[in-house]
Amino acid sequence: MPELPEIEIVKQSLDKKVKFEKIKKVVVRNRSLRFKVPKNFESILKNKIIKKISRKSKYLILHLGNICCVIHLGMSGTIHIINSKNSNKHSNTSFYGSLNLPLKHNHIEFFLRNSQFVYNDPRRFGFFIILKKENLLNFFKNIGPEPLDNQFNINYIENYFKNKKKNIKSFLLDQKFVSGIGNIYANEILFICKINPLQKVKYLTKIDIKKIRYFSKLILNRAIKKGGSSIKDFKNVEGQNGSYQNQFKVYKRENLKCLNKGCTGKIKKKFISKRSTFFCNNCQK
DNA sequence: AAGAGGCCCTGATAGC
DNA sequence: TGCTATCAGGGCCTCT
Repeated sequence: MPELPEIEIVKQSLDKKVKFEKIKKVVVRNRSLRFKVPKNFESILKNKIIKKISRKSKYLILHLGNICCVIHLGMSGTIHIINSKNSNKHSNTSFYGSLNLPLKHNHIEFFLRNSQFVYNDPRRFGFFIILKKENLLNFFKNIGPEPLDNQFNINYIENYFKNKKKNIKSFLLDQKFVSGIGNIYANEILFICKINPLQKVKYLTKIDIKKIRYFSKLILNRAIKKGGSSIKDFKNVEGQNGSYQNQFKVYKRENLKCLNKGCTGKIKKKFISKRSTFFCNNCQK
């Protein structure tokens, strides 16, 4: 699912639903996530209290006192909080069973006081890692600033682009350069900037760089306001969709009319570094 | 150091 | 209906 806005939505709902809860029991049904869930995972987490929930780019962090649990949702991970008292509540979608949960791929489950925290991930590209609190900074040492951080400023971007040969689309997806943007938002950001995704970064002007900084932040904040984007898998912890997908200007709009006023162009699709890229080759010169 | 490519995995969809 | 191929919101690893 997960780009920064979607993870932020999850973080906000976890804040409301599981903050200060004690993990009374841990069940791991499938240890083969991106990183193997260790044998002692359950015993380490048992009886820990979720003191704080935070987010760093596309990662969620459960702060559990002297340790923390870093969670990444990969491509298809979702977190569901189900209320034990309402567990008989009926759901009307075929995807969800009577517990308002997906029927398959519920790999990790935390039993809390009156609810359950369930991690579902069909493709298993996500992970749960336990770290000592003091190792958290080191874990993120190769992750660049978020578009929402002040460090993601004109100087930083200009310096980073010096002597680089790749195109701008690849850099927006490069988490060392800027973290939190994924394929959907990279497409949308470049469209609103009117910058061609294939443009080599060393040829970008200062104005281009200012636009990239400004619109990266704007698009992500807009998406957060809309509850994120739901393409296939993304749901918030209550199983509801976000709505930013209704505002997409280019993503999955191949062959459709460009939405910029006065532009008669059509949206094109191209693969850049094996990722589908959508753009108007009339506006995005 | 920077960049290209392979790979991890399941499921939805398209085409025959 | 059923097969096969392709693609999907990510990122790690290896090789050059």
